[in-house]
Order: sequence, then structure tokens, then C-alpha cells
Amino acid sequence: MSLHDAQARLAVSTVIFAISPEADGDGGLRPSLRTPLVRRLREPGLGRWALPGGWLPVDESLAGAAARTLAETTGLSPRYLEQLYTFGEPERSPGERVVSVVYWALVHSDEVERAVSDENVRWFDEDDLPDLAFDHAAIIEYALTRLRTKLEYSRIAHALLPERFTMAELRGVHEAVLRRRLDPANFRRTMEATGTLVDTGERLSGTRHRPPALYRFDPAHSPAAPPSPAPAAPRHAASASASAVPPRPGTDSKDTPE
Amino acid sequence: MSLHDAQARLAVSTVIFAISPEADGDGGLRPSLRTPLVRRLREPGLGRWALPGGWLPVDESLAGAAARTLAETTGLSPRYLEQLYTFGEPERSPGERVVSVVYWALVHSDEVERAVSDENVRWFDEDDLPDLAFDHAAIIEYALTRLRTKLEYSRIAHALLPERFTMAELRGVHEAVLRRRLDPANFRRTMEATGTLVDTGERLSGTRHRPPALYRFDPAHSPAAPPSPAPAAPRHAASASASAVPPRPGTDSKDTPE
DNA sequence: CCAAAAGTGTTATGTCTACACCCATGT
DNA sequence: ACATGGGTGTAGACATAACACTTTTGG
Repeated sequence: MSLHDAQARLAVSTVIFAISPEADGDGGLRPSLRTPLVRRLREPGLGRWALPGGWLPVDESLAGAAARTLAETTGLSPRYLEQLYTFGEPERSPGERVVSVVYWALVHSDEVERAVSDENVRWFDEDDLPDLAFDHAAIIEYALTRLRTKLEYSRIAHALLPERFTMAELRGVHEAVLRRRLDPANFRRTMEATGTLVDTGERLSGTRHRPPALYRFDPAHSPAAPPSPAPAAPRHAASASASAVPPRPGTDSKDTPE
Repeated sequence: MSLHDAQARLAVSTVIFAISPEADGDGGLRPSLRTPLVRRLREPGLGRWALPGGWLPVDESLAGAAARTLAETTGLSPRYLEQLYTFGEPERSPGERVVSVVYWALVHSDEVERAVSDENVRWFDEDDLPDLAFDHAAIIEYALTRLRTKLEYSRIAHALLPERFTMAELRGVHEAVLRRRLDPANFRRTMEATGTLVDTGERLSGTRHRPPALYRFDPAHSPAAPPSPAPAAPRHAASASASAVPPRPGTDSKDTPE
């Protein structure tokens, strides 16, 4: 019952990813990945940019805290939210011991436009990050590798796009994330083979050339049964908009007998 | 600086895997996966079995705490140690809010013989677990899926075997973990193709039939450069005996500006 | 010499990649 | 009509699985 001895403080932070709006039309450059950061208003790290986050309230779930701070700082709601890793080296934060449970999230590109952005909250291009507080740079780097690897065996790219999208837009997301060109023909077949794409029947006119079909994601693969969830399970995975759920908690640890 | 307001307590637990000794010779059944559990000596969950673990000391790293409690309860040192997931639902533990950072570990089968095992510490067969405290059953289940999936794209099986082993023993580990038979011919080729197996030149005599070659793992793929680590990165991964290192920490969270 | 595991070879099947080619639309 | 992205077809490279076959030991 006593919990007042020296303890680490628990924080929750989130790495948020979105695709830059210039993914539109057909002319422009490749779209790029962006992430919002907040300016630190206190020591340590005053003035530097950091991941959105906060202390964990006693009565809030980890994912809940991640989604809340995400909403508070960006005004957005995540289309995808998954635990990334827990960082807890003793010297992480100057002054006191802080353990941070970090999540990563994907938001729709059309939401980004109405996202908060002021003097203390700014979106940065993924390959043009500012000076970051603590080792948040390494954390973002790790979140990026996770996003890249997961994009290849899962179909989470839709979480970065609006409800309806063209095959080229979907490919653009993959190309932006993986940072390499993909063969349009093979990409199409691969995507169609997953069975998660539904042709809405509509076509996007106004492009300079042949109007492309508009697709949406099949909500069929909705959140699986709660019994045997799979947070970071390497094969396929969460597809719908919901978060990636982990097995239920329950670990305590007054263990270590005697 | 104040850290006395209501906060969650931080625990670290570990799911430990080992291969049952009966993997020897060539006669017997398939070897099986086993895991050590400790009996809870306090409420909540008094008398039930639980994962080894304990509260996180302020000055100890997460992985350090995991390795230490592992050593304390089993007398073993992990050949492989990786963070699994952090469980933090508010109702996880009756009474107070507990957030548990859970690790999973692999230990050599020949070490298991000299492992601790008394009234309060016991090794259980993976498909014959006792009544578990909290939702530790779900956590073990999740650790198992992680082990299974990771076994297929990584070569961590050696962490469950002695220094030198036969191809059949290695295959036995895969079969025990994946719970299905594997073609000996194809398995051999797949393993040889990874380039991580080294023929020691020795042969194991005393079997009933043709003496098999003894292999060891190539320490070539030692821990990669620290800059861009990859804790749970889905493709290939840690091979040597060392732990899986994550990107450095650094997250704080007095953030949430405005 | 026989049984059985160790180890090698061969073929069928499926997946991935590169790239040729036709289609439809705005200009 | 024509340039250009949308969309389809197809052949080679490569990985995987199934299984026949040869080798080597203990009994």
C-alpha cells in the first residue's frame, strides 16, 4: 500500500505521422511524411522541440493518455495507435528518473489541414527535423523504422489517407514512407491481392489524364476477437481504424518470493 | 521535482523460455517449451503462480531489472532478452494502479538443469500452465506468439541450445516452438543459407545411427552499431547472445504547452 | 545386412520483378 | 493526335515445398 519511496515517474508520449497535403492532384512532387512537435516551456530542454506527451494520470489507460495528449496538442484523433516501446534508462532525463511509454500514431492527411499549429506546436518534415530535446530524435527514428517495416507486411497506409483514395495516392504513401519508387503495376496487384481494397465505382475526374478509380478500405478485417489480440505481431495486423490492442494487462510484481 | 501525487507504480516482469532437457539423444519425444513461475506469497493473488518480477528500483535500467529478477528467481542468466510490451490498464491489479514493463527471455537448455526449483519456483510445460495470477496467462500467450513469429525471420533459436548442437536439435527447437513438423532436408538448407551456422568439424557419436555434425552459431552477426538499433524490428535481427537494444530513451513530458 | 537418421539432389509450385503494351482522358 | 498516367499481360528470376535417393552408423 505504501508507494511513497523513491520511484520513477511515468510519462506517455506519442510519435504522430501524417502525409503532407501536397499529395493531391497528379502534378507535384512526392508527398512527404510529417510529424508534429511541441516546444518545451520548462527545463530541462527549455525551448527545444519534443514529442507531445504528459504524465500518466492514475486513472487513465496508457493508450488513452496517448490519444488524449495527441488530441490536446494537435486537435486530431488517431486513425491508428500502437505502443512503440518503453524507454527507461536511468539517465534519460536530467534531474529525475523518468520512464516513458511511447506510442506511435497515424492520422488522415485531410485532418492535418485543420490541425493545430501555432508558435509552440509545429509540423516538421521527416527529413528536416529540428533540434530535439532528450533523445527524442532517436525515438522518432525508431518509430520510423517501425512504420516502414510494418507498412510492408500490414496494410496500415489507409490510416494516412482520406476515406476514398486512388491507387496512385496509396502508392504515393508507400513511396513516401519507404522512400523508394514502386512499380505501379506490381503495386496494384499486390494491393488487390490483399482483398482489403474496395472499388467504390467512382472515378476521380479533373486529372490531366485518364480518371483513376476511387477505392476505400474494406472494414471487413475489423478488430479481431479480444481473447488473443496481437499488438505488434509481425504478420498482417490491425486494418480498420481502431487501435492495435494488446493482450490484457495483469502483471503485478510483489512477486520475488520471500 | 515533486513526485508524491497519486502515481502508478512501475513493475518489471519477465517471461522466460527454455527447452525441456529431454531434447537429448535421438530416441524420445519432441522437446517442449517450458517457463518458470513463482508462487505469490502476498495478496493480491496469494498462492497463485505468477511471472518473476519486481518493482523497478530508481537507479536500475528496465532490462537490468528484468535480468536481475530473472537471475534471482531462476539462478540463470538470459541468452536473449527483449522488451515485450508494457501493460498498464487501470484495473490491472486490484487495489492500486500498476504499470508493468514485461520482457521476454531465452535461456540455454543445459542451464536449466542447474536452475532453481523449489516449492515457490517451478518450471511448467508451455501447454500445461497452472492457474495464473492477474492476466499473466494472456501475457505468456502473447510472449509465445512473439517467440513463434520471431523465430521465423530471425535466428534466435540458438539462445535455447547449448554452444554446440546438431542440426536435428536445432530443428527440434523450431518444431517445439512452432508446434509442427519441419522437413529435415529443407530445414537444413534454410539454416545453412543464413550463413550463421558453423560446422565445428566434430561429430556426435553414441547415437543409434549415423553420427551428426555439431554446429555452433557464428558470432559474426554480433550486436550491430548502437546508433540505429532495432528492438522489435520485424526483419532479421539480433543473433548473438546479447540482448536486443532499443533506441536510446529521452522522453520526458512536462510538455503539453499552451 | 538391416533399420533409421544424416545428408544430397531434383522437380513442381508459387511469388516477386521488370517491362512491354493497351486504354482513356485533357489539352 | 498525342502525351501521360491508368491499368493489364507475361516471361524470367528466385524462393519454397515435396519427396526420391544415397550415406553412414549401431545393432
